[in-house]
Amino acid sequence: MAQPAPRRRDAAATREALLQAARHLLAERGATQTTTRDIAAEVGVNQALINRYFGSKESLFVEAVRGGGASVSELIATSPIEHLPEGILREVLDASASGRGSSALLAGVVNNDTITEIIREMVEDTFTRGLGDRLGGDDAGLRAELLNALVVGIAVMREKIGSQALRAADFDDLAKYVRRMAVPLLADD
Amino acid sequence: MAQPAPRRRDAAATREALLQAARHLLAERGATQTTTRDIAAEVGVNQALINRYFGSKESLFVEAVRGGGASVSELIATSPIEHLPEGILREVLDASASGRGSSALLAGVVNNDTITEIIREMVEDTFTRGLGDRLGGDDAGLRAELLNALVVGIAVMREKIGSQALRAADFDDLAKYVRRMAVPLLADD
DNA sequence: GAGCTAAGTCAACAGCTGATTACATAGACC
DNA sequence: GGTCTATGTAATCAGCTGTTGACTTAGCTC
Repeated sequence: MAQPAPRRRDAAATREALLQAARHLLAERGATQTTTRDIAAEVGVNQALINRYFGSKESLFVEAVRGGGASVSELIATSPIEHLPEGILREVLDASASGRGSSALLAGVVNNDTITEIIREMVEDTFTRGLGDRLGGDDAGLRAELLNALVVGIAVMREKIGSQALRAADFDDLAKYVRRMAVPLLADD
Repeated sequence: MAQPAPRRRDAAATREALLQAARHLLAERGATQTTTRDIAAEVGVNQALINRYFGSKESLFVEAVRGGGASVSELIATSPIEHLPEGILREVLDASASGRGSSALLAGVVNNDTITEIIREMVEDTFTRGLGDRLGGDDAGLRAELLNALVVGIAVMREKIGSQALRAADFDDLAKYVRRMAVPLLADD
């Protein structure tokens, strides 16, 4: 991967590189199928550094997951509500394609109690409360979580299972249907 | 299937019990976090029987996954289209709650190439073609896969992540919103 | 350039996992 | 009752995994 700092020894840069590799492999394979040796190899360092810098493999994953999801959260706070379905879809699919960790993508991958709990908290902050408060009306939290579930389902079926039509569709087509499905959620009646 | 006499030695019954335990643990923990010893312990037999009856752990999982999904497929073929969103949702959530393997639930759990490929084929048969043909119109396959994605996303967020509002909602509330979201998919304009 | 500290490597560990082999026995058949 | 085979167990193997501690070395300070 790209090594921005040309310095041979740079603890901060190495730490960050390990986090990025962890996010990438976590999204691609999941926690249990990613070994510390895999992560270290992607960065080009020795696996022992993971324990030196993070204490354990799980702590590395926890920190890697905590770093994700911020962009969706910001989008929900700032974007006009009618643009949210398309915006969230784009953000999640982009995060998935570029290998960045996203709570939505990880949802389909993780089977670790600690990481699952972190994702649950992030979803609650971002959707149940964050989007729910903006939506208002009956079942605001439920409606917000349903929008999240739709986008998560699309990401999982595209990236993990490889559903044909979902993969073949270009983004605008996909966004068109997502907008239509989301309309009943955005209305607060 | 009929469970005959409580014989102490019954290869067919033992084989079936191993398949059931495999489906249960596969849905609960995923493939990599389920060991042959776990599966055998749930049945109460020695782990060596897995290799005797199925050749390998992976072959057991493949056979276990192939057995699931039939009920959704039948539903799609026989139920009136307007009842499908609620029906599929119920079927997937029931399968998830009872620990039966369902392609939708497994989608959130599996990180094994062979199993993923089987699920992809099942989704294609059941939704892309099965439901797509019934829907007709533009993007029929895509619209069918989007309904699947919605239900999969709901199942994953409920069972794997534990999203609060999705778990707290009773089925009728959930079904109400799913129906509303699915309306734009069922129409063929 | 000598010395020190942080950054990184190396080798080995203990535990777990899937698989294999040799062995034990229930239960049908004669 | 004796025998034979399918059914099941126990012990073990080889490979992988996360973690650890001892060692090496780059690069700054004086």
